[in-house]
Amino acid sequence: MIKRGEASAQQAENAKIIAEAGVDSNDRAAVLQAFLNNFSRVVIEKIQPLEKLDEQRRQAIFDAESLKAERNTVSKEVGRRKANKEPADDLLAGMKEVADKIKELEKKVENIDQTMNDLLMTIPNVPSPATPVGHDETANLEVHKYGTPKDFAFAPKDHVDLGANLGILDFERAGKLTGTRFSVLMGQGARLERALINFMLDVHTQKHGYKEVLPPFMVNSNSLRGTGQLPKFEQDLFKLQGFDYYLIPTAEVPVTNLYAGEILKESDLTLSLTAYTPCFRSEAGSYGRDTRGLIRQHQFDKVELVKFCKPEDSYSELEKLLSDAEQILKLLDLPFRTVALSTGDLGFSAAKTYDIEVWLPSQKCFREISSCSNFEDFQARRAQIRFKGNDPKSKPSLVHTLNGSGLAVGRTWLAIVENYQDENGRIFIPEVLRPYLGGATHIEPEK
RNA sequence: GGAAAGGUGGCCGAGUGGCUUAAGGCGCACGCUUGGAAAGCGUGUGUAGGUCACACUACCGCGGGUUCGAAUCCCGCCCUUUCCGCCA
Repeated sequence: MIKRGEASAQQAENAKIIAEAGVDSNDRAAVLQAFLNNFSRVVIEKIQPLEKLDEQRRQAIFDAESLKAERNTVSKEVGRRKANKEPADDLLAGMKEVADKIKELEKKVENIDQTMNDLLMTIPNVPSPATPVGHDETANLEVHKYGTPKDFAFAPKDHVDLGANLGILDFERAGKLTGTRFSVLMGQGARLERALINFMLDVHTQKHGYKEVLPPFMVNSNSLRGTGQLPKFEQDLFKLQGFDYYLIPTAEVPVTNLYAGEILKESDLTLSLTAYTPCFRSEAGSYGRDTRGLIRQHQFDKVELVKFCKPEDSYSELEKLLSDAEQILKLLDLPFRTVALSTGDLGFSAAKTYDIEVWLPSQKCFREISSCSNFEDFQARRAQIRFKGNDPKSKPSLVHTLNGSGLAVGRTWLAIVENYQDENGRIFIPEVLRPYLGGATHIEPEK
């Protein structure tokens, strides 16, 4: 769920494929076969019709253009004759039908475009060869590990209890104000959130070379199509009534779409941007999961990293972006591991994704705190983001886009609260954050 | 929300139905000139589809319409600027 908005829908779809095949989800071979069958079905139902449609489309465009060429020639001659006060009735005869025929052909092209687009927009990106193959998250590959989970001499509390005792986290009042899956931060809790945002932005802008962006928190449907959330994952989004506006599920959407429809200069690449935004997700289909605490909220803060680069650079840039995100956890000295997602766990738009997972003492497991992906040219094609070399004769080509959380602030907040608690319920502040908290070394109950 | 004026190539800017194939200028690139530069002169200078390459087609904010023919006329929408109202 820090995973992009579509992830839950993707998982639901995987579950549906398994259910429809009627196989035991623990039977690996049967599940794999079910996915292969589904893949064949997708090829037959979606890819094959595209070939025929493409052919029809080309023919219709060719016919229409031939007629247009004729029309232009005739119209020009009409203009010439009228200027000379010569009659042109013989030329005008039949041209009305040509115009109608052109309109008809254009309508046909439009219909084919619509049909093709509807199909194409629902086809996910092709996983990179570097993505491990597997049918779900159990096939994910651990690639990095940092730190050692602390051995508490007492039973560690979770952040809900710690936050309530310290008076810094309130779910009940958030429920009153809005509803479930919302929270209120108070006092040092609110300040810790703000400190984390500033800390992350400062590290990325000052140490990692990103340019800071503060985008709109609402975007139109076109932007969401560009990054791949629409049309397939509308149910994951909050839509504003009476507007073609949606609350952003991640800063990825406004920041990646900054350059939609534009041609960037090759010398400006790699372009690295970072943005703090709140993120809004409906979490449809995740009922009953992570209902306690800050893990899964309808609104959470995130600092996002986004890169636009040349195709040949995108995989080295992904490694850099990942290490930039990991650096935040290292500076905060929070134990984590990084996994490469398998093909079965990969989101709709990504070619390769790393998840960074932070250690949570209360759950005694690693939980996702960042997701870093290379989309190759998938988003660039949808959003038409291109670049061009200095040679004026060179044709524009699609950039590669990447993004990753750097990090999910809410989950970082709770990771700090849980990992840095002491037996008295106080929270130790990591040294790098102290300047952002007025030099405080601990969060303790207010007198 | 109300009123008015606008939206044309990388930029400025002309263009009220047909030699517009978007004038002219700036900028940029190349060439001539020069000891070198500037100035001057000349040539070129958007995107996409299409083609071996041409031809050809589309694009003057977006979408419709009228017409043989639309940057130009009509309708709707979006955005910008200014004024008023409201507001932070």
